[in-house]
Amino acid sequence: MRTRAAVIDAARTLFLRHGYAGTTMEEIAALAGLTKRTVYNNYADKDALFTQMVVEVIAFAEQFANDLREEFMVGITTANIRVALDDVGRRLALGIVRPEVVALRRLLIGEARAFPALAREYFDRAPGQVIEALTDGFDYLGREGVLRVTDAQRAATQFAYLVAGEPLDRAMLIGTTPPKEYIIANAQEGVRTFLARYARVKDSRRRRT
Amino acid sequence: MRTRAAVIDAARTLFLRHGYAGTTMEEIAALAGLTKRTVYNNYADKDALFTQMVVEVIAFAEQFANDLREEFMVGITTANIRVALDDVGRRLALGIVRPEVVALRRLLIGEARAFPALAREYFDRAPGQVIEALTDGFDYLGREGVLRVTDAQRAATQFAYLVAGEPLDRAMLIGTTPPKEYIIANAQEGVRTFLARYARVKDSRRRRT
DNA sequence: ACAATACTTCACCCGTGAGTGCAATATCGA
DNA sequence: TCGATATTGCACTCACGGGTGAAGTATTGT
Repeated sequence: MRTRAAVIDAARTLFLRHGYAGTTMEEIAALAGLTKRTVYNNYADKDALFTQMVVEVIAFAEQFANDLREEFMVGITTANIRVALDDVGRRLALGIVRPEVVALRRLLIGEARAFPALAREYFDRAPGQVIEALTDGFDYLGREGVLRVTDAQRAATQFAYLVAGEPLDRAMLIGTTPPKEYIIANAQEGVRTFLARYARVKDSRRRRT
Repeated sequence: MRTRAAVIDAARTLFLRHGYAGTTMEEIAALAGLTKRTVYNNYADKDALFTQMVVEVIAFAEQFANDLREEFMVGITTANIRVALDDVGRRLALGIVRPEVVALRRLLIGEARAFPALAREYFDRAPGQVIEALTDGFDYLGREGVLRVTDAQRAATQFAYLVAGEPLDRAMLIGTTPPKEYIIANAQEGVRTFLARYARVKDSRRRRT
C-alpha cells in the first residue's frame, strides 16, 4: 500500500534527522501527509515503525557492498593493482562517510540499548558484507598470485579500516565529513601501506629513509 | 563538596549504563543517597549535570593518552621496534574497547545532536591525544632513523586504526568486546602491516609468494 | 552552643508525547 | 453505483519525568 511507503519515507527522514526520541509520531504523520491515526492503523507502535524503517534502510545499504564486489571482478593484475585498489579504497572511504550512512550509524549506536538486534543486523549486513566482499576479492587475488595474502579476511579488515577508519570515527563523533580530497588522499595512503605488506615482493621494495 | 562528587559518581554510573534519556534525576539522587532537591541545589538542571560529568570523564580519559606517550620514550631501537610496537598496539587496542570507553563513546554519539560540543571535546581530547602521542613517537622514531616515517601524523592514524579500528567499530555497534586474545592477535597483525610499510628497508624485506 | 548552610520532605505544576475510541467521511475496486 | 476498506478528526487517557516551593530538620564549622 502506498500509505505504508509514505509513512516509512517520512519516518526515515525524521528519525535520521532528529533521532528516535526526537521524532514524534505526529510529525511523521504530518510529513507523510497523513493522520496520526492512520499511521497507527499501519504500524502497531513507534517501535514497530522504527524497526521496519531501519530494516528497509539496511537492505538498501547492502547494495553498497554488492557494488564494491563487482569491482573485484574486473581484470585486476599485478600491473594495475595499485590503481585498482585506490579506486576501491576511494569508493569505500567516500561511501562510508556519506551523511545518510553516518546518520544511520549514529542512530543505531544511540539506540543500541533499546534495539540491540537492529544494530547487530546493521553490523552484519553493512560493514559485514563489505568486509566479506573485500575478503572474497583478496582471497581471489591471493590465489591468482597478484597479492601475497594468506588470511584474506584479516587483509580485508585491515584494508577497510586503513582506508576509512579515521574519517568514519571522526564523522561519528564530530558529525563533520572531512573534505573529499582529504578522504581520497587518506585512502590512497592507506592503500600504500596495505600494499607495502601485501603486494608481490617486487612491488613492495620501496626505497628511502 | 562531597555531595557534588556523590552526584557526579551516580550520574556517571547511570548515564553510562542507561543513556541520557534513560536516566532520571530521581534515580541519580537515589543512587547518590540524596534527594532530587539536593541534586538540583548543586546542579542547575539535567543538562548541566550531564555536561559536568562528561567533562570529568574526558579529563580522566586523557590520562590514557599520557600513559601511551610514556612508552615511546623508553629506548626503542631498530632491534626491538616490533616488540615495542606490539606492546603499544596491544595497550591501545585493549584500552579502546574497555566497556567504560565504549559506553562513553556510545553515549556521546547518541547525544551528539543534543551536545555536539561534548562529542567534539571528547574526540579532540581522547582519540586526539592518543594520535598526538603516537605522532610524536613516530616523528621521533623517524628522526632517529628507526622508522621510515615522513608524515608522522598519518602514520599514527594508520597505526591506531589498523590496530584497533575493527574491534572498536564492532564494539560500538554490537556492544560486545571480542575476546582479549583476538584483540591482541589482531593488533599484532596490524603492527606487521604497519612495519611492512614503515620499518627500515632491511626489516621490511619479507619473503614469500 | 549557635548560626549558617546543607539536606529532606512532599506535594505540586507542567509540558510532552504515545496510543486509543469512535463517528463521520472519503476512496476505490468490481 | 455500491459496498468495503482506508482515512480523517478530535477529543481523550495516561504515564512519565523535569523542575519548583516552602517549611522543617540535620550538619558543620567555629
